[in-house]
Amino acid sequence: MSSKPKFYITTAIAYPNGVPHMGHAYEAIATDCIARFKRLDGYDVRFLTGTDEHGIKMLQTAQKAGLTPRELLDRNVPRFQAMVEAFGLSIDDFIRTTEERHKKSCQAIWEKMAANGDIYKSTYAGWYSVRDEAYYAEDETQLNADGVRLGPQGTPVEWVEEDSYFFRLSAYQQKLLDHYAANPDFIAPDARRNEVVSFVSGGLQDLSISRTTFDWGIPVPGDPKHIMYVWVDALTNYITALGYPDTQGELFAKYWPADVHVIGKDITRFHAVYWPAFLWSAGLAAPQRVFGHGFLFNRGEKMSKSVGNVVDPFDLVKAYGVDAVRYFFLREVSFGQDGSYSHDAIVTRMNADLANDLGNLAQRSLSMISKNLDGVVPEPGPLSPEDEAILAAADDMLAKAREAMDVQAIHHYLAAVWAVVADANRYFAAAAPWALRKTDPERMKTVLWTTAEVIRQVAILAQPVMPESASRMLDLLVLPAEERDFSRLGGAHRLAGGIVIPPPVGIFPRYVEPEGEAGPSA
RNA sequence: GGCAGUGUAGCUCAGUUGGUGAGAGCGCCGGAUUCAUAACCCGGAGGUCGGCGGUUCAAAUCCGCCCGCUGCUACCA
Repeated sequence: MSSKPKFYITTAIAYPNGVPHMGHAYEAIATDCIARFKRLDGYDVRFLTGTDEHGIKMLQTAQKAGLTPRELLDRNVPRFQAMVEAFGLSIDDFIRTTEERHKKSCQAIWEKMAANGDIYKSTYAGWYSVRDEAYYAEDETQLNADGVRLGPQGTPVEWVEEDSYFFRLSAYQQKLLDHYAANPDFIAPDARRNEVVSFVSGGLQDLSISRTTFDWGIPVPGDPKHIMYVWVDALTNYITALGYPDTQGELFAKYWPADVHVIGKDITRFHAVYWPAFLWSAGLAAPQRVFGHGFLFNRGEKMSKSVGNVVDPFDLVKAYGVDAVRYFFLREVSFGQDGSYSHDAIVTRMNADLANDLGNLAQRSLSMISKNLDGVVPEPGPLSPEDEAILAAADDMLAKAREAMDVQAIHHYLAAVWAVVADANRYFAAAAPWALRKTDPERMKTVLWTTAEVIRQVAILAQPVMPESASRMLDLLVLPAEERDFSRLGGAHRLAGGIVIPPPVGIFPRYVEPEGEAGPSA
């Protein structure tokens, strides 16, 4: 048994009635960065993602394409799984809601909620479109000139009442409000929490949680004419993946409740209201935190097929490289707020932060060790106040990074690290080791060692964002694999002198515009 | 309509509980340098801190009003 503290983190499961877009990739990258950070910081991490494969829309999309839902899944889900590879996502499990384990899990939580008296049968009434096989809210419909009420797809709707099971959500209003008050960090960022609190304060109605008008879903136990509707099915994935209903099993016992559900801000309510209520009803604990991230805009415009600015995330990786794409989105966008991206913005970040600042710093300092010291990392002499200052700044990064990551402020963590990179460039220029080569070679050695030590710590801390590039940078320092976690940060494990390092190779090349192209997002 | 946010240099944004001359990155102009990925380093230009009116010895930072933008206001997710 590990004595490490556990950390369970999830993305929302993606709805694969289409192919992945940058929003899916963004959520996954951010969650992966947090997962990797926690692993390096000594946590026993479990990181889950997956696909939400049931529901009316899957059915409709499949029908339009002349496919069965299963065939549609076979076509689309591999694209989401490929995204895991393409973006270097360090997941421990990929859940699909059509799996047998999920059916068992959903039926189990249903029975628990029913046993607790929170599920009852009644009728669900609303404007129903036979052609769309979907219900619409009153304000989504309108009367045409002939007095016929139409749904948003322009199809006629009729008032229908069908049998449905309901979840007694109304019974949980006060408990939810109390929970929000007692756990101010339960919903983040603050704007999202305010919205949820406001919503719940306004009163909660019971929730219709089954349908009989289509069958692409998980059957309700004991009443197979009904399938579970949307959220009972979708949210339960987070515990299915831990082996639910086996709450005594190793996974569930260790990892539940989840530490963070990373989700898009649009589904905050379902995670912050329905989900805890379902869990409590089933006798389980609520997750520690629900974090609603923002949306991405392509050059300030919402991505849409009609505007023609939908960017294939795989194309971005091809154009800029996976690490540059990861870095860009996590550094440029304040995590939790909406963000914007463009070819120019990505190139600017790549060149300024990665090539010019970090890449060039490593290249210029390590190449001096290579050329002037036969590649032998020097032992430092007496440290000057300038050396002490830059080392102190480097030693201080971990505390700042942790403080930021405790609240999922990924951009703050990266800003703190890159502030030290900027400091290190100033330090290096001021110390001018190339001039010391002739005037004071011993002092030059100390400057080069100090710089290499800062690079060591920066590269270790860069691993969660850019796993590939950061490890190649650590390879340049010949740092053993077991010396690359955060326990090696700070002053207790300085870079050892005397080892031979290879001539440096560029880790972060400048982005040069290909002939005749302006990039995939332009 | 109600509730909640937000409006700071060309662009993207920091600015704790009101108090040394309002900051960063990118962009722009100039300088220095050549160890380095034409990179790094130094300096500079540029802002009525949305508008008006208050509180205060003192407000980007508090209060009121106005203008603009955004989100939420349940069963599409």
